[in-house]
Amino acid sequence: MNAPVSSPALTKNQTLVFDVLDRSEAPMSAYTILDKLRDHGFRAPLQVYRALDKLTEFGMVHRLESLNAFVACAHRESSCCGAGHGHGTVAFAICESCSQVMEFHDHAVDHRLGDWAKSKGFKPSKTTIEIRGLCQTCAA
Amino acid sequence: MNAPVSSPALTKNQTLVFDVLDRSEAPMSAYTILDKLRDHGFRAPLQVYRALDKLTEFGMVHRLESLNAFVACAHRESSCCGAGHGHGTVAFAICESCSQVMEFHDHAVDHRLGDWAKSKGFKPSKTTIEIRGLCQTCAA
DNA sequence: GCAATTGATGTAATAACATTACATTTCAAA
DNA sequence: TTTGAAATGTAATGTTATTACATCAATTGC
Repeated sequence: MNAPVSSPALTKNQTLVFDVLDRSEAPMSAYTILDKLRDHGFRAPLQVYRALDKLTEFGMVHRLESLNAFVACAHRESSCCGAGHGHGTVAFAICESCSQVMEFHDHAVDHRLGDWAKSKGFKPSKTTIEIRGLCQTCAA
Repeated sequence: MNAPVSSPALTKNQTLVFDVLDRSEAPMSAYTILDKLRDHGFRAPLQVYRALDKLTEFGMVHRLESLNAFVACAHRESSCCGAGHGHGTVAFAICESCSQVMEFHDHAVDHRLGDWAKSKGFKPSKTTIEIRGLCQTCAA
């Protein structure tokens, strides 16, 4: 047991895309990723989008909706709330100055939004929480 | 007193764009709005984007980041938390079947995210909360 | 072994969303 | 009445994402 929850062996393209994202300090757009991978034979956006779709499905990559960009999941195997990836809603704090992204969970927030949904009969499929602003360093 | 908090008289284009959004059941993209306003002399996307920028600034329109689309603010003058627009973070529940959007506040969520930010020294400027899923009717 | 199916890939073209740059107009305040 | 700020008009371009279709590779069932 304790095998990766939802990360089957990655294909070549998925590995390339994940590695680029994982090594990046900042979120990257699909086209920026494409440019980084031209040397590895990537020629078209679809190659990137397809890999991103799968990686997102596996929970290894997150899409930042307010940026139209992507980040590698910051949670390593088996974090706080259950084994590995596949946890509840993830929230992001995005620094508009240095582009650093902090990823976090908040059970209370999850729970509260869940309660709201339940009270309205709304069935959530995906929840986005993104805080834009200035990180401690940049705000100083 | 009790004058609108942040809604100076709208210009012609702002009024046209707001009216289209306000009458719509569903969120609209900038280009959809443009098409609706061709009869009124709109020719270019920028006319729409400029109006949307101002309306968003006034708090009369919200951008749905996960849809790249816009909705008129559902809160009428002087809602629960302070006078009119200009309240805290607004959250959205977006039905992926019928496109209906529910707008709501949750002080507890606001507060919780605010506390997280404070604990990290992060200074929020704008917070996005969007729940995608199925509304009660469509989930049935 | 070998068709049949399924998932991944390659490529081109196009669609959808958004901004830059620059010229012109409007209108209220000095 | 000038003048300065905001709004507008228009064209061109930049950025993000998808559709369509052909090919390739691995697995499965026979």
